[in-house]
Amino acid sequence: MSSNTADKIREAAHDLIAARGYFGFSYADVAEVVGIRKASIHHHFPSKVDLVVAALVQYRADMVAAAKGLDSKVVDPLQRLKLYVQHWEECIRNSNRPICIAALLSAELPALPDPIKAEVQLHFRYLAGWVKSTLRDGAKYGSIHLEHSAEVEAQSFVAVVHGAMLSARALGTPDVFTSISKAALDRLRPSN
Amino acid sequence: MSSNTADKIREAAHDLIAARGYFGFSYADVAEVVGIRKASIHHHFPSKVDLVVAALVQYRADMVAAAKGLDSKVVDPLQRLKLYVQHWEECIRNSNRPICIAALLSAELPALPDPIKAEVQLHFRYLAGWVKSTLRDGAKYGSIHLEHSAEVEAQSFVAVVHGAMLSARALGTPDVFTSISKAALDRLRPSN
DNA sequence: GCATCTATTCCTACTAGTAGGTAGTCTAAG
DNA sequence: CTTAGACTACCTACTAGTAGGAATAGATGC
Repeated sequence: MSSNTADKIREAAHDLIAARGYFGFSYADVAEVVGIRKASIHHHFPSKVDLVVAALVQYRADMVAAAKGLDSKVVDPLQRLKLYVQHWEECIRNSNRPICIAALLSAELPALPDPIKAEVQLHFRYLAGWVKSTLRDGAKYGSIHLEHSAEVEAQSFVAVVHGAMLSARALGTPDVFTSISKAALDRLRPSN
Repeated sequence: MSSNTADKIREAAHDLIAARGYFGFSYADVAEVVGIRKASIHHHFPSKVDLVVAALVQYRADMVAAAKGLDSKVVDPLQRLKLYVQHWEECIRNSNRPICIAALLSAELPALPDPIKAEVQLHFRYLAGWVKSTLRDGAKYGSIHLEHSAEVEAQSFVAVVHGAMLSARALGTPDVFTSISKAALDRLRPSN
């Protein structure tokens, strides 16, 4: 029923946020990508805040779905984290949304409108929560060894993945993401 | 001899970049903070790119000086890294430039003018290089145990610190930076 | 079958405000 | 009497957002 123009606009916005951040793109940029006029975007998303919030809501929904998918289809929790990392590695190598938009927006956070701030926070909370429970599952399952509390290990894992995205972007080398994230996964193995 | 207005402008720019990123601040913002008119800034820094590059050059000079200071005054390499992390912890707790501007700008990198890109890259290279040689020194000194290569461990350390800055900003809790960085340092100890 | 009503979607044309940057002037100090 | 540093006044380009009209398509009444 719903036209997919709104979807196209939201996806274009996601791409542009991933490339340039909140202040780095305009309605004109979105209009050019989608192939419609600037004013038409306002019909679907009255304000820029609405558009970015919509992109973040969709982004989180996708993440939740992917996490649930991993939880139900992959037995080994360590393998789930490996697949999570692998997903980002592919995005970075293909230059396809090669960074988490919530992580990117968190950098600009103090300047962002409150509704966007709230969505970014929700993403961080959900992601850290999923990693934490996955780490706990892995400890029980026997494939993961936790040096510190699950909470601290989860926050560290999220941080190192986000930091690795920044380094890969800064240095222009996807390899640096690969080696950092491999090391982060390796460190969770009980054989150490 | 040189007026300190230029310094004030550069410092105001640094603060604003740390708060909002490259596209998130304007000459008008800088003018208001410094207490001069917009046009006067152009006298000292002809373009916004010049201003931001100057801020990054100064930022890196300060980092190099601080690193050399640590190298000469602190015997234990692990302690040097601890002090590096502590510096950022204080910045975050006092909300005083609570994020590395190079890390922040790396998020917006694809949209940044080339001269700024280059400065951001230089920062990442120098920082990773310093951490790497500090890790090697620590391994020789005996206070640091390296699980992987010094290169990978250094990149991981840089990434986790940057990621922790993002998490602290996103969640609004300095504590999360503290616990992540403590865990990162702890992991380097040979007692494990 | 055909006209009409309604809602959706996109358009052109516009607004007020802000962006970075420029031209030219005034002032004070060496 | 030149120069540095600040100013007023302005420019063009772009920002998010608005007003109102044209085209489309689906449902309804006769």
